[in-house]
Amino acid sequence: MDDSVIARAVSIVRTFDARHQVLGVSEVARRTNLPKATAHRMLRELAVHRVLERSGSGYRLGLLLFEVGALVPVHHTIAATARPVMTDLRDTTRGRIHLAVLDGTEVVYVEIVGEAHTPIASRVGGRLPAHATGVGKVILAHSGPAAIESVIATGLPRITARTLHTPGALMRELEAIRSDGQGYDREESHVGISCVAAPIFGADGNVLAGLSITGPTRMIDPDRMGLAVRTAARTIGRQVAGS
Amino acid sequence: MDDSVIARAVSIVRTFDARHQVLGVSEVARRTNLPKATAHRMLRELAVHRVLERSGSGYRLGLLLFEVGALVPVHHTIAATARPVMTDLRDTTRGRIHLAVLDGTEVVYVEIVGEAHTPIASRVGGRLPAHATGVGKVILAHSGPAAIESVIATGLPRITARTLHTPGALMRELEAIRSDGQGYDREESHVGISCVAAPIFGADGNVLAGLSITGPTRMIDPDRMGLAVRTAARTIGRQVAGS
DNA sequence: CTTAGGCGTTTCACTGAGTGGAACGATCAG
DNA sequence: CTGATCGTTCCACTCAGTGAAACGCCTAAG
Repeated sequence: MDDSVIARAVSIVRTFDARHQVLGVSEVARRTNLPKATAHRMLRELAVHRVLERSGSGYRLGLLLFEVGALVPVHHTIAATARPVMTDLRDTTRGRIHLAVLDGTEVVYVEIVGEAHTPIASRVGGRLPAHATGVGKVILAHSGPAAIESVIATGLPRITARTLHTPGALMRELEAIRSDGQGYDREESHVGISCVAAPIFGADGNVLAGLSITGPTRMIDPDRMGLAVRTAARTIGRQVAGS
Repeated sequence: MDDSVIARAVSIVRTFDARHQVLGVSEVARRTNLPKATAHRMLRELAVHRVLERSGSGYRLGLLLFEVGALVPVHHTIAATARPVMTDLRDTTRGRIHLAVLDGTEVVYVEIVGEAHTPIASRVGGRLPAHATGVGKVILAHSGPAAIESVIATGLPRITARTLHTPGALMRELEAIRSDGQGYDREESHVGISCVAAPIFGADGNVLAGLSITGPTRMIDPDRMGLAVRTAARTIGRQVAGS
């Protein structure tokens, strides 16, 4: 483990998640493998600086992170620009619209518009393996070889029985996406949930993000929805480039 | 200045804002008053840990902050719960709907639904002095004496010519809000922009947040809009309590 | 072309910021 | 009552972090 103060502070902050919003000193110490006295002292200091805040007998993520998080460029500019178009797409398709970027071998959901169709839903700021998602695959299809190789080298674990889990299958899928101009998730990241996705290109012609219409499999019709998601993606790309 | 590593790291992170999204080593050093070598080393380490990322010849806020920011309880739970009701309120009133919490002497905008009516608009994660905003005043009206005294002790600077700037005027306004059940911003935070606001109470009966319908002064009618914003606030409070 | 200024980056002797084992009091469950 | 766990505090110790100085590169002005 990296022992610098910054590494430890980051490790502490990352210990909080959707299911553990409030944590006490001892639990943080356990989850970060830090001595309890160190965890205690750092928690207190992070609270002084509003990175964390006291909540009952424990700590939780603080307002400063929310304020700073809202300024992160990927959200501050791309998502804000995309939101109206995503809302339009949600209105016409009744799907749940996702905007995601690739980070390493995973996609991070930058903005989501529309109702969740399952109890365990995607979340803004959440992550999934790129190879198992429609948005991830459309981004990979238009990314350089390094990104694809990194994903393959990291492994292609199955999320569901339908997840593409061999390099060959993934490469063929990426080739089909490049040919079709759109991609799909056929229950590869969540049983019963499918999507049709399109890449968003930046002003420099590089792929910037992925946009998808997601919903229960029976309501996702690629033939009907493909042009809509591709058009919306182009619109978003043009607006982001102009901003 | 506080010299701890955590304080310095936080200072660096807070140096980025909406108008300075990408900053180089020397500029960060200047703005934080840190020696250039220290700034350089910390920027690099913050980038290693994804708190920041390289962008061209500079640095910008990184994806980790966006991911963590999305988990901050105030946004993760209250805003997510409130968004559908805020959308409804936006649809019926055509106003810009704000949800804000009090932090110290300022309000932080937790969620905003609807179009901005001015080029320089409120922003999710942004802040304004509580005494100059409708949402801030409705929260203060239902807060304990400590919060009100802190605001008065900090000073009541004018944002516009109409901002309440004396303790007496503020106290009378808070009393009127308690009596009316709703509050207003009559061009006190932004010339030409007004709002009608209502408090959102938590399950424990304490004020949790403020909700407002905002827009150009000529379209904000407290008589017509008061019950709508109060009803929406009650709905949100009940939903947050049940989640 | 030359010079000056500013940038990002690196080095290393120095020291005090940060550390963590140990102890303590409070609380809870058996 | 006993044992386990929690959050909190103390303090001797040491090495993580520091910043002045230097460097090469780039740009703008004269």
